[in-house]
Amino acid sequence: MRIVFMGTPEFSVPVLQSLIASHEVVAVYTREPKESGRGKKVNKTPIHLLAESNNIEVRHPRTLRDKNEQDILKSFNADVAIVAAYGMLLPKEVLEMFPFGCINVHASILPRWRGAAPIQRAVEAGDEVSGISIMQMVEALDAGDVLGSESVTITDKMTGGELHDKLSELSGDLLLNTLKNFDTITPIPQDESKVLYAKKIDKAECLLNFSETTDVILRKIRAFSPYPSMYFMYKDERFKILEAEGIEHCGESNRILKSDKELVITTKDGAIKVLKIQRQGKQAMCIGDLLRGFQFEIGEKV
RNA sequence: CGCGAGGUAGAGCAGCCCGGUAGCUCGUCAGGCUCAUAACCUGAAGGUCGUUGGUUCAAAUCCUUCCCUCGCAA
Repeated sequence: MRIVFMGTPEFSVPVLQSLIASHEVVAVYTREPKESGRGKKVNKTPIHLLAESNNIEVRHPRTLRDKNEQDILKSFNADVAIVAAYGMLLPKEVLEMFPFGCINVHASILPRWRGAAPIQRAVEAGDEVSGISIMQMVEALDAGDVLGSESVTITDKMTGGELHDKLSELSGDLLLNTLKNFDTITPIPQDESKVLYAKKIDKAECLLNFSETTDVILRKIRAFSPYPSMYFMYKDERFKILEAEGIEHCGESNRILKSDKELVITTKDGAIKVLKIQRQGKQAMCIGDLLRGFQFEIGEKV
């Protein structure tokens, strides 16, 4: 098939790679390069770089509502547009432009977790299952009929980052299969009564609140590890917790309980033992390493 | 030139403000103690203090070049 691909972050890279390997990708749409990273460097998106290295035409319009852009898009004469974490909503004109329409790869089992951060929200909520859904796009956000899906078990220790990578790897094959069997697939409408939205992650929610229960805290740490990471402040320094486990304890919350060979911080209903930590300005490291040269004061409030 | 922190033995850190050729915790190696040990004791090895140039009698410490890492912000 002649395909126009639309995507932006690391997540969609394996999808595009799969498409390049088995189809004719005639153009790639991504978000425009923007100032990001330290300094004020203008960085191209991961998808942009991949497309360039495969000599595929890259376009990064600010909007697809523009008539000229729509004409250009149409001129590629593609059979279908594959969208994976593009980061922009497609107007009706685009959705109806291709013979096979626009097909989206979404990182959840729809209708659960429509929206921006399905992977992290699934881990945060304590879901036991996550997955990839392929759907026919419609005007409403992530509301189209499902063409195919594949689930993944979220294990006890799995972090958001690990689930992200796993789903990302899966999506290529699932998409190729879906495209191959497109004619015989019966689209399944989503059950509107089970819709749940995965709201965008706000930096403010990444500041740890040790007044919450151990369970909630551990889930958030796992969900947001390694990015953006839950953190706490200690003497004006930021410490990201990348990995932790719960332990039994009775007593006041928000306190540093131990800081010799391990770091233990009390919560509402117990305590957590920090296993992997990243001090501001430093690389992530095992807690033992940090404590060899850095001491937290016992009893200090965090 | 977006803001900021940092690069010191295998690891994590201190020392830098108030210049005088390096220290802590741990690891490693050797020996000792012990029924035994991630315990304890003794000893040892291991560092061009990121790189360049400068100031000085003397620089990890002050000034400068470049490289790298990381936090914020996007």
